[in-house]
Amino acid sequence: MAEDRPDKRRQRRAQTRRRLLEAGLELMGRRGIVACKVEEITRAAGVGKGTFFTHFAGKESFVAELVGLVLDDLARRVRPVGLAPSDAEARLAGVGAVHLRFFQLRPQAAALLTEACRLAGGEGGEGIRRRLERHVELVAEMLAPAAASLGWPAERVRELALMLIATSVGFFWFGTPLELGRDTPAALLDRLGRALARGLAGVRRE
Amino acid sequence: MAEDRPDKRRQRRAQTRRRLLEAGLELMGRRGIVACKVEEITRAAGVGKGTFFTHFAGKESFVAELVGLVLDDLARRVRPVGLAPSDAEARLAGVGAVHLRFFQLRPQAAALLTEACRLAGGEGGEGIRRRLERHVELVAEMLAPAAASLGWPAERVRELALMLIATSVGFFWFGTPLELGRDTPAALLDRLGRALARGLAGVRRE
Amino acid sequence: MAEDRPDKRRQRRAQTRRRLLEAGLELMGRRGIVACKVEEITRAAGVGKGTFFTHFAGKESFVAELVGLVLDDLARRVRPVGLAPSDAEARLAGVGAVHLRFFQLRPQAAALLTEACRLAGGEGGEGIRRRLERHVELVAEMLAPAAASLGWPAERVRELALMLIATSVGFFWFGTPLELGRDTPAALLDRLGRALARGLAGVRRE
Amino acid sequence: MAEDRPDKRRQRRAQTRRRLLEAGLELMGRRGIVACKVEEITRAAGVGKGTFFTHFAGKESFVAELVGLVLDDLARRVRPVGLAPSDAEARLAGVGAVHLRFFQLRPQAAALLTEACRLAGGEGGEGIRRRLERHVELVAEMLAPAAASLGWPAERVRELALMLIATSVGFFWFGTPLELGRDTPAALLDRLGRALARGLAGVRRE
DNA sequence: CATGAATGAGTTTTCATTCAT
DNA sequence: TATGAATGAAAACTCATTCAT
Repeated sequence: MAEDRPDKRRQRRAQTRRRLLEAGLELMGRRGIVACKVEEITRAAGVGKGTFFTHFAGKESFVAELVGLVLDDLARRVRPVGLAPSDAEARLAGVGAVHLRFFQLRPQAAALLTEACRLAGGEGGEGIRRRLERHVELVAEMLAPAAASLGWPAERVRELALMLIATSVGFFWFGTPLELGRDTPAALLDRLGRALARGLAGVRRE
Repeated sequence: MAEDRPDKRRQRRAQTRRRLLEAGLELMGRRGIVACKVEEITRAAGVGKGTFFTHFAGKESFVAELVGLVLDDLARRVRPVGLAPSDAEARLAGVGAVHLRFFQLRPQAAALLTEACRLAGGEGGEGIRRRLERHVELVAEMLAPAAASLGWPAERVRELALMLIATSVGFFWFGTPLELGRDTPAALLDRLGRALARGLAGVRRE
Repeated sequence: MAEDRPDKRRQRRAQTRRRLLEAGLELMGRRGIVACKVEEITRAAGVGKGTFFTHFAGKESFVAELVGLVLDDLARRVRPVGLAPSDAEARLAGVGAVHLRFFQLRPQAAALLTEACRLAGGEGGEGIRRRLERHVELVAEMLAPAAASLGWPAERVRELALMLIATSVGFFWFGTPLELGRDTPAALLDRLGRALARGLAGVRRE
Repeated sequence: MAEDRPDKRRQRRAQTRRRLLEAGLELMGRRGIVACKVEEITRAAGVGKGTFFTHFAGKESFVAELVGLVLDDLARRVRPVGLAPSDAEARLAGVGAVHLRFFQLRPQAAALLTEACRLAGGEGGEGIRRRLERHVELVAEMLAPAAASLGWPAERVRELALMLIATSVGFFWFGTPLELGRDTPAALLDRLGRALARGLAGVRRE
């Protein structure tokens, strides 16, 4: 009823949207995309069920947006590693470490990406698929120099990138029910990241 | 009460069961555990809907059984690698390669394990969780010697194993919608496996 | 496999039939006609599921038979009361007491009749309905003299009979979940029966 | 969050609920609780199938509510009888007559109570059981004085009450398929009630 | 005749989405 | 714009009944 200025309204609306996305990431990551009902999300966000659909076209596009947010966040942390001048292995180790730490702190994000990947395959999942592809591309570009210098086919760098990403996401996805990963000390996680990097960096014809 | 041909009957029944499991693995792996309706499975297996429920307590225990079959199959291929006398790195590379090739040939298996992992977390999923744990244990035991010799904490070997498994499953899970992995030449896949192994084998305090 | 003489076979078959009916009365009375599955009955009777259908046309006709058995049993106990020379009230009291005692000892019978009454209304329930009608008729005939001498319309005696029956069945049907009736001392039950009889016997224009 | 017309909405909703309950009583009473599908009820109420489940937790709790309504209605008619100053027998006759007339006019109510009694026994049926118990208690309290003055054990008055209730419900339950009771003239029904009352009131050690 | 494997019609319940207020 | 009541498609699961052995 409050007749605020349009600015305030828009601000409120943006905040609601953010709250929905936050609640969604938390709940969908924890309980699963399918198991998590829209109503749970709106309840957690403190708004009516209908509001959800004024902000998003549907559950699927909500997930797509969530995936976008997660990968944007991740990309923001990964990119600096690529900018710092360093040798191929170090850069790779950095990318690996960033990924591992990112998902250790955000197991819901790992869960969301994993489950969203199913949607990416079906129809209507182009958005998610493209977003995933973009992230693979980003990582691939960072690995390209190293790959080139090691005789790894240039057109296959994306496989290298995929492996790195899959490893870090999968580690926490499979780790969660087994109660592994969550409490792995950061130091060990880094060693793991470096080891992985060293291995991938050393991928070469023998 | 003695049957005329109890064998024939039992044999037929066993065959039906096998057909259901095969169809289930194929369909659930391709279209997703949730998306795949029981009726689709029975139709694919050429039996009536009700038959499914005379063989399995429900969809969930069906998945649990499927997970068991997949991991049994995988374990059967992995174990020999551990028996052959070889240095830590070679053994690790072998385990990695076996996993990668296994899931490259069976992307539905990768998909099934990935999605089943969600069930493993919820209630009623103890069976699946235990089966997953057992496989991690198996791989962990094969990695133990290498880990020990490299100063990796013995009680953390399961994390090493988890990473190896997560990598190979995740690679094909995330690869599928991105159309990556499926056509990766076996040679490259082996290099990838070896690289990974070399990295993990070289995990060390620096 | 045993090639017994036809007599023995027939005897065995009759025994199986009896066992099925006994198990059916017990289980259906306790857990409800609908809730009680055919397989439970056959399991309790120690035979295969298919055997049930070689003895009865289906679940419904099985119930009909059960109703028949119960009412035959009841009628056998009621009839003597009508034969003994006695005044209207005493006879009525006797009939009431027999009914009450019968169902106190056989709450499953009360349950069965109550639920079967639903079937009696639907199509295919003519058998049950006719059997119920016959019992009402039997009791009505025993009440007729009393009614006549009291100015109760002769064509309405069946209502008197119905009330007596409904009371005794209903008492234990409703009593069971409320834990009433089962432990009511026989003496009190008799007083109740007599009271009821005296009341009904005294039905008169005032 | 404040609605424009929360009243109108709430009113509409309440009306829908009422329509569902009415349709439910009618249909379940006529065709049976189990035989009556939820969809029939919603169709009769002119709403969508899903609406049913926004109003009631499930079929069982719907029945529980229906039982509550019926017994509330009945109690409302019975209570005045207890308040009017009158001797034990007259009061008893009144209670009996009210019950009989109530169920004569509402055979579906008799049917519903009868069938609901099965649910009262199973788990999840505590609500129904408690409601039934309460009604027995109500009637028992009205019979207590009469019982006391007649030497009927005070702790057994509930059995007296149960008998009265069982009689009136059972009369119409069993009467329906036999086409008895529905057309019994009110005068006769009253005589029956009085007779019953006189009988029960006269229950005494002889 | 006895058996139990197979069957599929039938029912409850869930939940994303729509839309009147 | 926000809301929550209404919706109905969809899916798991049950169980009486059939029938090959």
